[in-house]
Amino acid sequence: MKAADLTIGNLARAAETKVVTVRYYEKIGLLPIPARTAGNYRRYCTEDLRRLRFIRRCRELGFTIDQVRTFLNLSSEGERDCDEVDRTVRAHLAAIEAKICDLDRLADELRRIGKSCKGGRVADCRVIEALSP
Amino acid sequence: MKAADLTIGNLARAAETKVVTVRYYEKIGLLPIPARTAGNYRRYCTEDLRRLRFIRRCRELGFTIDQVRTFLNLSSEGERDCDEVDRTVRAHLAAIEAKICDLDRLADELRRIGKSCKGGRVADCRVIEALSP
DNA sequence: CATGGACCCTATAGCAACTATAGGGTCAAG
DNA sequence: CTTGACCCTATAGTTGCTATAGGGTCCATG
Repeated sequence: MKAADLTIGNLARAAETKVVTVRYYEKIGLLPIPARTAGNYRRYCTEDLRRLRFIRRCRELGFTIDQVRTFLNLSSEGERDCDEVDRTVRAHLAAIEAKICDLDRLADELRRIGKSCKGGRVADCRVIEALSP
Repeated sequence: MKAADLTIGNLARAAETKVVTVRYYEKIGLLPIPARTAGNYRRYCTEDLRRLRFIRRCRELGFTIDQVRTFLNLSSEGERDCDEVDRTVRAHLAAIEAKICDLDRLADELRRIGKSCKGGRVADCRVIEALSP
């Protein structure tokens, strides 16, 4: 089967991204510089779509652009061992677990703070006070 | 007791902030423009420290600068009712609870992905593949 | 053939909330 | 009187996009 011939708009739609974001990824070197049509439009193929979807998925999972870049480089140099990918994933997981803890504590605190509001004037409200350290 | 006389460095330390951040808060109008010494150094009092600590606490709790600004304005106009503060806190709590859900799902996924690494070469590693959509 | 609308192009500026840097001045101790 | 810690201003950089201005292309319909 032939690689499909996509405009930037179709590519963006297919990867649930925005056109400007695609151009941005090209500028920072995450996506290759594409061929152009006679009218100077970018032309993409299904391989580009695969790559873009990979990027978006990593971003959704919370990896930074730099981490995504590392993944992409590693996956194109098949000889290097995958420890780095694994380490990145593990470190990221640990960071997320820590963040969940923080947010849990924070939510508890906000629930407590919310309870101290009885309505009425700010002067009588404990919320601001509860926010004070 | 008299209001202490603080340099920007001491103020920052006392509120566990950075000096540049204090100046930034001044520039965006969160902190009042302070008096200056003969040598053109900023001079702060304990009231400023209280205010800065309040700001930092709100920021730690994840409120935006704009929300903090609202809190500060409301608390200085004691007649207005506290519905707005209360609504902000509740909305923020809901947002945080949603974020916790997201992160929980994400952590599960990363744990799954992490398991697919058996070591060895990237070419044999399932992590990158697992990241692909 | 013209025209309208959907799409594409570049370049630049803006967002949050800081942080870093350059290039200086002030102040207290030794 | 010099050293080093602190302070000053002003500007640019960070991350990951998003928005805007000011244009060009493409294609279908009148």
